[in-house]
Amino acid sequence: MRAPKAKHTRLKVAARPGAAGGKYQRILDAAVSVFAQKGFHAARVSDVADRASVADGTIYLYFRNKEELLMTAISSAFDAFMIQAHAELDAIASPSAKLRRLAHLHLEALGSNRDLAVVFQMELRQSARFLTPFSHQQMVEYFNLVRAAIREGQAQGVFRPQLREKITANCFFGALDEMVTSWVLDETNYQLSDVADSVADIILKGLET
Amino acid sequence: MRAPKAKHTRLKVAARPGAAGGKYQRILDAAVSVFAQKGFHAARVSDVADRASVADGTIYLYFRNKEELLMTAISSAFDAFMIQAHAELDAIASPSAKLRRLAHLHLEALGSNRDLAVVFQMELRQSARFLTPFSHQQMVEYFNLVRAAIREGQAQGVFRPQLREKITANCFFGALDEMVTSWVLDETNYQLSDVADSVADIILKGLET
Amino acid sequence: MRAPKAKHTRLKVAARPGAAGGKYQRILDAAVSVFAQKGFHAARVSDVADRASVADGTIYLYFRNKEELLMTAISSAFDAFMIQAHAELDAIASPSAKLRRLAHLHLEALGSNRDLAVVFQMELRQSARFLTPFSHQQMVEYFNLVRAAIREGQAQGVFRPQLREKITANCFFGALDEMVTSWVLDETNYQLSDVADSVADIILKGLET
Amino acid sequence: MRAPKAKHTRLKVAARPGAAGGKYQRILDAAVSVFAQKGFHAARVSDVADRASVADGTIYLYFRNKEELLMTAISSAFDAFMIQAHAELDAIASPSAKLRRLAHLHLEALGSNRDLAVVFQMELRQSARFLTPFSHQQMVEYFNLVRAAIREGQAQGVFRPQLREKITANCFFGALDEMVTSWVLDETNYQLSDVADSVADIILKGLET
DNA sequence: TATGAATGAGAGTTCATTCAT
DNA sequence: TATGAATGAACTCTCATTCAT
Repeated sequence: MRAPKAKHTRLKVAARPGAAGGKYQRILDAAVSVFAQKGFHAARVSDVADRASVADGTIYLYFRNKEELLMTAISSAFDAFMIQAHAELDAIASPSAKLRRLAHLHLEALGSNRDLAVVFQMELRQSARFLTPFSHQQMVEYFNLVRAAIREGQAQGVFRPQLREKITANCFFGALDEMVTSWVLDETNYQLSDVADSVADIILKGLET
Repeated sequence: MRAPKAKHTRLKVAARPGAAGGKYQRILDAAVSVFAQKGFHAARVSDVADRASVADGTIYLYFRNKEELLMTAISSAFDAFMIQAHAELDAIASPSAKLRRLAHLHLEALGSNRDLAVVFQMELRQSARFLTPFSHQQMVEYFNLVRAAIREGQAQGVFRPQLREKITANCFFGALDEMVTSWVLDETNYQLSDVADSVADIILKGLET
Repeated sequence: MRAPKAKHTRLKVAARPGAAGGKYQRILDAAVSVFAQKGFHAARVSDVADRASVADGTIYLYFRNKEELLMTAISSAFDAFMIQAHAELDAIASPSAKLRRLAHLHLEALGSNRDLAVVFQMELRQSARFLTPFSHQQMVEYFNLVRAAIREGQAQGVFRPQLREKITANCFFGALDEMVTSWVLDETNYQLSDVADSVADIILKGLET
Repeated sequence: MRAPKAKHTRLKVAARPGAAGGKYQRILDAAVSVFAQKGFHAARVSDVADRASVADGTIYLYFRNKEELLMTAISSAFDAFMIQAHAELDAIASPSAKLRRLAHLHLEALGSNRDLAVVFQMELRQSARFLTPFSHQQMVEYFNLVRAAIREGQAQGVFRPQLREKITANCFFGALDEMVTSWVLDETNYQLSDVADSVADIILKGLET
C-alpha cells in the first residue's frame, strides 16, 4: 500500500489511502478494472474517473499522472502479496515445500482477481522497460525469495548443486508466469490455482538431486 | 517473411517484399529497431520512416497502419523461426532431444537479434490481447511443436504419463520466455543461447519418468 | 487601501481590512509578491494562499476572483499613492516644482517596492484592456494632476502655450514609466528615485517657454 | 522576418516563410489579429487557426508553440522596422533630425497597424519578463540607435553634455511608447503619427543646450 | 511508386472556484 | 470565518493518416 505522496506539483490530499471516503482505493480499483479491459494506453483517465465515480481532476489529487496510477496499482498489489508470501514461507522449513507454497500463492493471488492478473501480465513488462523504473525492487524481492529457497535446497542436498540460481529461479517464475498468461488469454474460466501442483511437480522434480 | 497482404482496402503496392528497392524490408527492420528502443506506443510512425529513409506516407503503401507494421514485423520473424524449427525438429527422433534443440533455437533466434527480442518480450503480450488478433495461430503452432514432443515422449515412456500436455508445454515455454525477458532487461550482454542447456536440463528432468 | 466591496454576490466577510487577523492585507501582499514573481497568469490562486498562509477558499471570502485580487492590489497601492500625491502637490505653488515633486513621488513609490513595481509595469496595461475595466479612473486622476500643472504653467507663462496638454502629460508619464520598466528589468538594483531629477530636467526643460 | 526553424521536435515545413501557399504569413497575421483582439492568454490556438483558415495542427508545423507564435510575430515586425529605421537614419546627418525622424517612423509603424500596436503595447512587457527571453536584443538595438544619436548630439554640442545617455533614451522612448499606448486605448481613431512632431518638440527641446 | 504538407480528432492535465463541514 | 477536498471546463499539443502532386 502506498499513500499518496507529498506534494511535488500539488497533491493536496490526506496521506492515508483509507481517508477521503475511500476515494483513493476506489480510484485504484477502477484503474485496475479499466486498464484490464482496455489496456493502459487505450484507457482514458476519464474512464477511470467515471468508473470510480469521481471527477477527472480528483484523480490528480491522489496520483501525479496516469502512469503513477498504473504503477501504484501494481505496486500495492505486489506489496500485499509479498507480505503474505514472506509470512507464509517463513513458517515453512522445507525448501521444496516453500516453492510449492509460493506457486500456490502466486496463482491464488492472480487467479482470484482476473483484472489484476490481466494488468500484471499485459502491462508489467512494458513498465519494466519504458515507464518510470517500476519498483523493479519488488520483482527482485520475489526472486530473492525463490533464490533463497533454491540455495537452501542445495545446502540441504535436496536440489542439485550444479543448478545456477538465477536460471533456476527464472524457470520457476517463468513457468508460473506463463500459466497466468495462458489463463488470462483463455476464454474458459478455470480455477488457476488448480494447476499450481502440476507446475510445482515438474519444476521441483527438475531441481531434485 | 510475409508480404503485405491485400485486405479490404487493397494495398497499392506489389506484394513482393524484394521489390521496390528493398523499401519493404527496410521499413520492417526500422520498425523493429524503433519499437525496441522506444516501445510501440511511444514510437512515432515518422521515427520509423526516418530510420528507414522513406517518407511517412510510403509506409502506408506497404502497411495498412502502425499496428500492422508491428504485427508484420513480429509475424515474419516468427514465420522464419517456425520454418527453421519444423525443419530441424523433423530430423530429430528423440523427444528430449527435440525439446532441447527447440530451446537452443528459441534462445539463439532471439539472442542474435536484441531489438527483435525486445519487441517480442515487451509488445507481444499486449498484442495478444489488445491489438488486432495477433496471428495467435503462430503461437499455437509453436506450442503444438512442444506438445507433440511431449506426447511422443509419453508414448515412448520417457516422459511421465500423468503430465498434462498444456501445462507442461507452458512450463517449457515459460521458462525459456523468462530467460529471454531476463536477458533483455539485463545490462550485461551475455550470450543468451548459453543458458539453453541449463534450462533444458531442469525442464527435461522434470518431465522424465 | 480599499476594503472588499460588496457587489452582486455579497461578500460574506466584514469589509474591514484591518479585521480578521490581518488576513485581508496578508492576502493582498501575498498576491503582489506572487504575481510579481510568476506573472498574473502563471500564478495560481493557491500560490497566493500558500504565501498568505490561508486556505485557498479563504481568498474567496475577501475577493470575488483572481482578477479582483489583482485589481484590488493595484488599486489600493494606487489610492495610497494618489492620496499622498494630492496632499504634497497641493502644498506646492510652482507648476515646475509640482511636476518635479511628482516625478520623485512616482519613482519613490515604485522604487521602494520592487514587487509592486513589477506588477504595475507588467500587468497594468493588460488589465487596462482585457480585464475588468481597471479603475481607469485612477489613471485619469494621475493624468489630471499632471495636466492641471501643465495648464497652470501655461497660464503662468512658464510653459509654452502651444503645448497640447494630453500629449505633454503623456511625455511626462511615459518618461517616468519607462524609467520604472527599465529599472524593473535591470539586474542591478540601483536607487530608482535617483533618476527623478534627471528625468524632470529633460521634460521640464522641454516644456519651458 | 524569421523563417520557421529547423526541426527541434519536428518542424517539417520548408524554411521559407513565402513558401507553402503563404500559410506561414497567414498564420502570423492571424495571430497578431487574434492576440490583439483577445489578448495572448485568452486567445486560443484554434482561434488563430480558424482565422488563418488552417488546421490547428498546421500551426505547429511552423511554430514550436503558442508562445513562439507571439514572439515571431513581434520579432518579425520589429526586424522590419529596424531595417527601415537603420536605412533612413543613416541618411540623416543632424542628431535632432534623426530623433525626430525616428519618432515619426515609430508612430507611423504602429499607427498603421492597430492590431500590431495592440500586441506590442499589451504583450511586449510581459514577454520581456515571463516568456522565452524575447529577443531583448532587438529592443537594445532600438535603444542603441537613440543613444548613438544622443552621443552625436552631445559631441556636436547641440545636446547638453550632462545628459545621461540611458536616461535620456528612456525619456525619448517612453514618451513615444506612451503615445502609442494612449492611442491604442483611445476609442477615437486619430492619426497616431500626427503627434510625432509634438513629442519630438518637447523631448528635443529638453535635450538642447 | 513516392512524397511530405496538411489535417483534426483526441486526451492528459491544470487550476479557478465552490461548498459541505 | 475558515478550510481544503472536490469539481469539471478548458486548452495546448501530438501524431496517425491522407492525398494532391
